Formats: sequence, C-alpha cells, structure tokens
Amino acid sequence: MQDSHARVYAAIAAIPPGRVASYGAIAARAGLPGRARLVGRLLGEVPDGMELPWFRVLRASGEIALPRGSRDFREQVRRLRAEGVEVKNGRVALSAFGLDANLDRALWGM
DNA sequence: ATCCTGACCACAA
DNA sequence: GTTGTGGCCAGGA
Repeated sequence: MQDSHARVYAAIAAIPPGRVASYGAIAARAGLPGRARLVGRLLGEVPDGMELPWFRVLRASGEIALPRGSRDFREQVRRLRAEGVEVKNGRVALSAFGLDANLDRALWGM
C-alpha cells in the first residue's frame, strides 16, 4: 500500500460522525492538495470489509458523488441521516455540516 | 510510450 | 441552473 493512500484513508477516518468533508478537503488534509481525484479513485476501491466512513465524503458542492438511485447512493443517504446529517435531494449543506467549507477555495482560489 | 476514462475541482461564460 | 476549459494523475487498454 502506498503511503499517500494510507494518508487518505487516515484523513477520511478522521471525519467526526455527523460531519462531512469534500474530496478536495480530504486530499488536502492528507497532504495532497489538488489530488481530489485520487481520493475518488481510492473510495471506489474500498473493500466491503474495511472500516472507513466513506459515506462522509461528498463533492465540493455538497452533492453525493454516486449515481442517483444506485444502491450505494441510498446507502450513503441512509447512513448520513442515521447520524444526523440532513440530506436534501442528494445534497448536504456544507456550510452547516462540512468540516472545512472554505478550505477548497483557499487551496485553489485567489 | 500514447490514449481514454474517471465517487474531482474551480473558474468563467 | 448550464456548458466549456484547464488542472490533477492512477489504471487500464
């Protein structure tokens, strides 16, 4: 396993229950700014058994990244709501539940 | 080596 | 809301 992969997993594992973070924010917290796609790729390869709060990772827009109506999509909504995160129309308000709502902008913007 | 794809992101129209 | 553009880069063909 690559060191970068381990750091991404650690960053995801560090999201507290009831909160969410974007792919970009996770990458940044893993010391890999600008590598949001790596996070997405890794999440697609998470083995069923692995203990990881993958459902707390959303797009920068707050949308769930999975296809609407897919089994995993519904699973993600269910698990988020189970810990108090409001999901409206496949989306979460990062301003209310996001860990670093402004981090993405700070990294790429300006 | 190249080309294409993708649980991404921001910015400008 | 919607493109489109450019950036990122691992994996597979």
